[in-house]
Amino acid sequence: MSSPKTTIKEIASSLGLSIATVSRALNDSCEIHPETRRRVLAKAQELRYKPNIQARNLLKRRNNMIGIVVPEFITFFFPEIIIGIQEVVNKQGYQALICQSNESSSLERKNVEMLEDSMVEGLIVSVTKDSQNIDLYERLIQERTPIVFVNRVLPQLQADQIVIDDRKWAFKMVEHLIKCGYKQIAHLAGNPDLSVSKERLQGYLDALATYNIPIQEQFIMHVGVQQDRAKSGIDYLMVLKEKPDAIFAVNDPIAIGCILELRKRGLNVPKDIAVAGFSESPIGKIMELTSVSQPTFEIGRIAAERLLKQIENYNTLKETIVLDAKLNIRNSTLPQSKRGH
Amino acid sequence: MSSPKTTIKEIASSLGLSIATVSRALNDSCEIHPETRRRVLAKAQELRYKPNIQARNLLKRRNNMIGIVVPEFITFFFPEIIIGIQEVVNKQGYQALICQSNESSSLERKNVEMLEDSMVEGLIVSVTKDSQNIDLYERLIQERTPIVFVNRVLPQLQADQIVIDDRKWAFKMVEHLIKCGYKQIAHLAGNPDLSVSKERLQGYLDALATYNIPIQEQFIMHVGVQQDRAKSGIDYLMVLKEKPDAIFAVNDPIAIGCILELRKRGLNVPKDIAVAGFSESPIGKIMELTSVSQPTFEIGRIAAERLLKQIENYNTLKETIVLDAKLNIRNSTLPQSKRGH
DNA sequence: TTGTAGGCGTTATCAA
DNA sequence: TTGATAACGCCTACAA
Repeated sequence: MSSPKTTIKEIASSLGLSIATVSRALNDSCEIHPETRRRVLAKAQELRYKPNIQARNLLKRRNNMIGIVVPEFITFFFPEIIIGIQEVVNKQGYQALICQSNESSSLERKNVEMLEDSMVEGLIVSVTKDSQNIDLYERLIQERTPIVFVNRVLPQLQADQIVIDDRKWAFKMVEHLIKCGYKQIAHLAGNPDLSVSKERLQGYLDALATYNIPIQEQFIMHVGVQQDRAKSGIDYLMVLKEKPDAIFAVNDPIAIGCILELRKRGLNVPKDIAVAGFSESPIGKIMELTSVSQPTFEIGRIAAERLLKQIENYNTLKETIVLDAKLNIRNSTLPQSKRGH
Repeated sequence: MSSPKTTIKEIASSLGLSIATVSRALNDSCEIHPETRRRVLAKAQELRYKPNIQARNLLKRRNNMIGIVVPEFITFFFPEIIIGIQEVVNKQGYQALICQSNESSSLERKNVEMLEDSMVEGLIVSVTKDSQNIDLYERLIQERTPIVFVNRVLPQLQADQIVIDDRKWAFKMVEHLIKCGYKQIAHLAGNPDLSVSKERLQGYLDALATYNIPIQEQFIMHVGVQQDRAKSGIDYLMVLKEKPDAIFAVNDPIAIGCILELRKRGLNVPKDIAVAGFSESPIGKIMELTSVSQPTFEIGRIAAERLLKQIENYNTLKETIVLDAKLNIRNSTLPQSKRGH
């Protein structure tokens, strides 16, 4: 790091050898005398030699770095994905540069460009809530940059995408609410351009249709994905003449925001109204929130594996990999019959 | 990334110039004809030229990378510190390699060594719960590696350390409990080798002494810092003949673990027993947990600034910077008189 | 104002 | 088995 580094050149001169020989000894090539290898290794240790990977990288035209761009890493979700990624790539000698776009598409763009400048060998991306940078990713793909999208994806792109079946699990969630006896089910949806928002909304609509429940437009509102956006949803729903008896929120933060906001108004979940989330969070768990848990670590691991595969050989078929999830039923969606009304 | 990169050499030949001239144009040196600069820049754009920073780094013997090692980044605390760090270093053209040791000192060591191999220019570290790698950090400091410790520090080292006054704020917390009328205050301490554990325990002892409350050894137990470690503390405290009426936990996760564990036993916080945490977490806030909030982003920013200063000139005086914090009183430590007994 | 040439620390291809 | 040498892409004296 800071202290002047010793190079193979110094080892060579202090041993009266050529740098080529030293290099060979260090890379334990077979074409070297065992005795000289021993001397070189000893000297290297003595001089605390550390190879300069920058030089090596320059020569090999790589740097063993990948970039990760996520909307945020304050809550558990993306951190867990990142850990899954690191597990895989570190083992292969890769380091990850991790950026968060703070849900801003312009910062997302800056991050990607920074990572390009750093010459990372590939990218794993989860896009921001407004999905504004399609042109950027189209360029990267056209330039044959290895790239994998996770969770928040851009289905229109020809790229590896790692997701769960949001539509199916949203369906199951709403189906669960219906079977619990709820009839007026509202949906607080996420940002309309976000893949997961669209899918989950679709799942909600599917379920209502399947169970012959008329769709009520006024029960659907796009609020966003961040907890502080829940208030506007509650504000809206709670002044409808006909109020919902259950809310399916696009994710746990919104669901939690709802519960807190309802609490402020003296309303109890699930006594007065049921609430369901998505992408189970630790807070939600503590609050007894029914939710869908995603295999976060696995998402990360598989994304990393796909990316390494692309780096090795870009000409592999790009695919959307759909992982399994799980519906976890808790108190926030107690069946009507058990709510003690 | 993947597609063959264009180099200054190609720009030079396609323009009939020497690479030196091209280089000068690109780095807008003053000693160049405005017209040739224009031509070069145009050509560079046309050929989508991107400088190879590896080559540049090799030449300048730096790589504009720093390393960050934290015990975990699943909860909000370290992520916020990391964001603070990135804010500062990104602005200066640095990238951060972020590693988490998962509270394992051997992984911490591996991480640091990986970062050394990556030739980062400096490190920002928060050590794992058992603080086992002092020898490692002594070596780094002896080799004059720029390094800054945050939050979980090693006071015995001659290095920049960014902290809050854990002892003082623990004192204030316990003082608050005393003033609320609590008399049997237990402390669930963190791992005994951890700087923050020691300081907070000391603050607890200080407060009892100041208010002439006899210290009861059986009210102090080292449980650790992770939520699942709280159970053992409650198990222990709840079988004492004389039970505590308040618990000061080393941090929010332990406090939250306590509340959940107490809840399981049908005990209510604060009705039956008060609980206080430390390093305010979002979950704690929702659970109305009294806690001390730390200026996480600021910790990160200041750590980054100190590190950059060290990188610029290692011979600056190393110091311990103590930032301010805040005691946030909530329902979990309601005054005895208001608990409605 | 521009070109030539040397070097950053390695690896790899030749000869020796 | 070893040594000289040419890259890798860029910057920067120095010379022209």
